[in-house]
Amino acid sequence: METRELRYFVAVAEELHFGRAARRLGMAQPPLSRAIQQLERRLGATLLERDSHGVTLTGAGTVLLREGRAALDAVDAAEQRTRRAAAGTAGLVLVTKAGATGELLAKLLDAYAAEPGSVPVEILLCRPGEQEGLLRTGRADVALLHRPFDATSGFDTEELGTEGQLLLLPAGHPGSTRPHVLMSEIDDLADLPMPRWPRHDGTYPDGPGPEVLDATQLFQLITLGRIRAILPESVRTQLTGAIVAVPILDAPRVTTVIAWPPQSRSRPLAALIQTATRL
Amino acid sequence: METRELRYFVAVAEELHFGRAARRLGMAQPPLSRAIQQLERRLGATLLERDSHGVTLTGAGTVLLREGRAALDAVDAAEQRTRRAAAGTAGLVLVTKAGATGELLAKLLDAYAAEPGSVPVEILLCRPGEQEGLLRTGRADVALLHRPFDATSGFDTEELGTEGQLLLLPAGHPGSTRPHVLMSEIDDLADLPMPRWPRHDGTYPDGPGPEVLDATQLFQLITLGRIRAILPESVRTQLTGAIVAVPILDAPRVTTVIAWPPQSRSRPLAALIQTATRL
DNA sequence: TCGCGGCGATACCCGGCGGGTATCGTAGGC
DNA sequence: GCCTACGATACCCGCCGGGTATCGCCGCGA
Repeated sequence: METRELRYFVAVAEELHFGRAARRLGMAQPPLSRAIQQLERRLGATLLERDSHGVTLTGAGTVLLREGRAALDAVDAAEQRTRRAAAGTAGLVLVTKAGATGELLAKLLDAYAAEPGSVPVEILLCRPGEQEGLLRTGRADVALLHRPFDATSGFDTEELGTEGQLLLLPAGHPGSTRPHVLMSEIDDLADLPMPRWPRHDGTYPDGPGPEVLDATQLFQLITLGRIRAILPESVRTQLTGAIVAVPILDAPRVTTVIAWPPQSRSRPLAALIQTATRL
Repeated sequence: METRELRYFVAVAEELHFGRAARRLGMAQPPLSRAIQQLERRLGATLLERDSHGVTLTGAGTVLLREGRAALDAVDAAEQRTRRAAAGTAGLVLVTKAGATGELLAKLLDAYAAEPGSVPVEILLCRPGEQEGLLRTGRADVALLHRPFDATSGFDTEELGTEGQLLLLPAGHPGSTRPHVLMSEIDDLADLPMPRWPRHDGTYPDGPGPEVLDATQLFQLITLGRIRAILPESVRTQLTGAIVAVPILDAPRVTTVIAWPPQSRSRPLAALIQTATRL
């Protein structure tokens, strides 16, 4: 199977429409149809059920969509990592969510920089959920992730620490005077909605509450009294007077992990990981 | 990058010889040279240093060899899993080392078969070290691996149990009357060599001791009084009277884990894993 | 009921590229 | 100094991936 065929199939499987997929791929529809047919013939499998207006995935098609995406990511990663290796950029690229792990990250970078033989570390800040893709496609060498929010599946990881979570309320909210709360009390205490975060594919789940993309938007909406939120304790350093944080005694603990692609233990990466685990 | 280019590069990088690589790929040498040049131009990277008699990998080339193999495995896996999904083979393929985990495997299969909605499980027995590749290339859905012997990097795993290790000696060997031994005593006790297992690439490390491919060969060589060996306790069930097993009190414990490719939690697979963890 | 619009499939054509053979340039080695 | 082994270059050809035009089918609305 060629990556070209895989790209074509993934496009069609995502659009469920040959015309749109062809436009997305910058080509005409007929060769795309033919390429998919050829792929199906070679695999000996029907991947798509063509109804006269529209297309649906078969079971085999669903498998190939998932596996094909992973394979394309791996090919992409090979290319990116080779490019970076050739550019002689000796540095590491560390990706983390903007706004999270501020203090831990600072400590890690300081400690690593003090190590003999350490290399420059470029920091890549991204939106929640984007880290995984950056790591899988070779744009980054290592990531700080937060279980259970971020998926660590497929990476090698080391735990760096855990923390509790806080209920964030607008200042002046009735619940904001409480010294602490329990998960079961939250719904009664604050009738504000929770924000909705995007899924991995960029769409949002249904429900009440505004859509948010990052921590800045979230803080602003809390400040405006439109939502409540539950976040790890380490956000405390970023809070202003307009937001009150109430510890949640029984919230699931959040584990910060350092994650890297399997089989990619370069010397600088290994040193960074070792430094991190010693913190 | 196309998989064709990757396959070409991997062949050349492994052979370090354009002619041999071309023969292996079933093509002539000139188009191969050209393809590699083109790949280098597109990546903007020198992958190979061409000395007049032979070829060596550059840093970027080393990266692309490692990453490219992983990417090719992923593409291969996508193809295999799609084929199997299309064939309507509802069953799971479980791979494990021939001779290992006999009892645990039997218990697992029995327990899973008793679950409602379980599917047939095909057992694939292979030589040590081969499981990883079968799992990565989609020939198998799930594997039983033994840490620290097998690499689990890149898979999701659950631990199933640990066991100690035994020193295996030919019956009648002076050390075979001992009730137990310590690691530090073994060299003095038995001057027989250890066998040499193949590395992942199929070559053998240097040193004394005969080369072995599987447990059968190993047992035969012990019986013949040519080697000693250290193996997990569960081999006991396979031993004949010609081999004596002495517990090693301080041997590193061997952990049996069930491993599966990340992001591939089909319903039957999830059920099998859950059954395994409950054992 | 018929015409129209939207969809994927088919028919047919063309250019580029992947593959072949023949040959060259160069560097060891006897 | 010539031979040999290796990768690079030159040149050619056929196929295949891409294009345009068109068909067949179905659902829908007048």
